[in-house]
Amino acid sequence: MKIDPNSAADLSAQIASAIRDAIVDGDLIVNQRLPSEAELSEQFEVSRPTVREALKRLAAQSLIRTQRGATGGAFVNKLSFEEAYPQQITTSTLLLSMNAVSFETACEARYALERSCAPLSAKRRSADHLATMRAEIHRQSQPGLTDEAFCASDVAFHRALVDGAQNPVLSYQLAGAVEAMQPLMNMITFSARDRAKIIELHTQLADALDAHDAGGADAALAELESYTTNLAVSVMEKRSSKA
Amino acid sequence: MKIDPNSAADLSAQIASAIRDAIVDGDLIVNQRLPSEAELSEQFEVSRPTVREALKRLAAQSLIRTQRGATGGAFVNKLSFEEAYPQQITTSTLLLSMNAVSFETACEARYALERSCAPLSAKRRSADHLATMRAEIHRQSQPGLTDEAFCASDVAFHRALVDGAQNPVLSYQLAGAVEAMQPLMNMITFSARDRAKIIELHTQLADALDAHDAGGADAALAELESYTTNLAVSVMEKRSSKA
DNA sequence: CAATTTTCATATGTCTTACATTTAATGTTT
DNA sequence: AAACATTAAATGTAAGACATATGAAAATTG
Repeated sequence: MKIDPNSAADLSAQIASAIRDAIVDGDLIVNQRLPSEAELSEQFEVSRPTVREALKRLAAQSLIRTQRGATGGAFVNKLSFEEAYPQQITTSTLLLSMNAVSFETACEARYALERSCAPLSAKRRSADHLATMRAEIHRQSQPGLTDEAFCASDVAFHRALVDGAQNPVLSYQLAGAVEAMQPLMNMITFSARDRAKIIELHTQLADALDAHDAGGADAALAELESYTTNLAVSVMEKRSSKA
Repeated sequence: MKIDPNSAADLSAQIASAIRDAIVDGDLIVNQRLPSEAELSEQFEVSRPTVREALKRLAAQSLIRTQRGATGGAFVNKLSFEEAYPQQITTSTLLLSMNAVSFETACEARYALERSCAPLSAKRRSADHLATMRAEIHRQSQPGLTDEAFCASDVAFHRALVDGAQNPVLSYQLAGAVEAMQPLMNMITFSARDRAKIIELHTQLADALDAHDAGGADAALAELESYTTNLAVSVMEKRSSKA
């Protein structure tokens, strides 16, 4: 673990990079304690604030955690799926909003990914997942629900569907795609009629999973995708004609 | 943007969180300059090193970039897909290695996601994507190729397939899943016979995309998945019986 | 006057030192 | 032996200084 003081990059970035590589390469293993800040500053021949900046960079990526006190220090963190979710969601959300990704593109990606989960979810979903989906459907049918709440419930419904596949890797990857869609969806006004149609398709989807019917689930998702896409298109058109 | 000095969390974490929220909520827009470190330390009533630690946290997530000099400072960064890839790949890789995700689970996720891209890729792939895939197939058939290089080429092949869907959101999400598989795949020894079979299926896949044949592509991927999974199982069995 | 060079102000990058706070281990007293 | 006090080690925070990069304004020059 050495750094080049003549490099263009910041020292703290170089140090963070060196430690990150050590973690990825397995030279530092989970729960292993890193040298203290004072020791690291000696090893890298930099000051303690510089070392601290490097450690904060790693902490921001959940690669390490720090503990104060006598036996404290920086420890290689066991990155859990639960910890990684929010990061993934924040990044995905910003990617969509900052890169002017069209609703169509985001929607296409989301449903493509979801449809890849559907067969697995039809096979493995637990009663719990089904119950969550039914509960969200029920919430969606409540009158007086704001559009934001309707969309949030939609997200929860679809996450239950994805989680039903019982594959943490899929759930992690999908979390970003599904959650990041919400800000885009929030821009849509759902009429009572739209909601009824969506709820109908959600019910169809839940029924299919209930019956372990992969084909039925896929069909419902396909219809949901085209309905959502068309809805977005017509909403955008109305809005632009008014403006 | 205020912080609670009595909170359990570090001040730098709180400050980073406050600024991050401002960015996500759109209160700070792309390329907007943040106040200088000195100004931020006044606003938040903390010292400059603390502010710097907060900014480094944000920089580690590519949410800001900093520039030295007279007109320098910290700017809200336009998060690009290109920038987000490595993060996503690092995180995915660590998630797999630190959570003892089985080869089966990772493989299932990867192929499920890839199969969701296949129909889109069959429709939209460019000549460039096809060329990349053919080139990788050619590389894979070279004798004397190490297992690591074979796996790396496999990853490149599959990324070209995914990119063929021409959906940046899909490419981003899949990058993690596909690349993170490589360390797991590197643990497998591929016999000449295995390689021949895989190359045959890759060719079949490329041919299907060439012919815009979504069904053929899906079939090839399905076969590839089951072949890969069985291969891994038998390799693991051999290894455990030897040990 | 235009082009070039110099100066200068500003901001981040880094170092040094100091003190505060947390925490577990150690020692002391009852 | 148990409760309490002490201590040492580590991170968290602060303050001030200097180094360095950089754009803009000022001075100089052809």
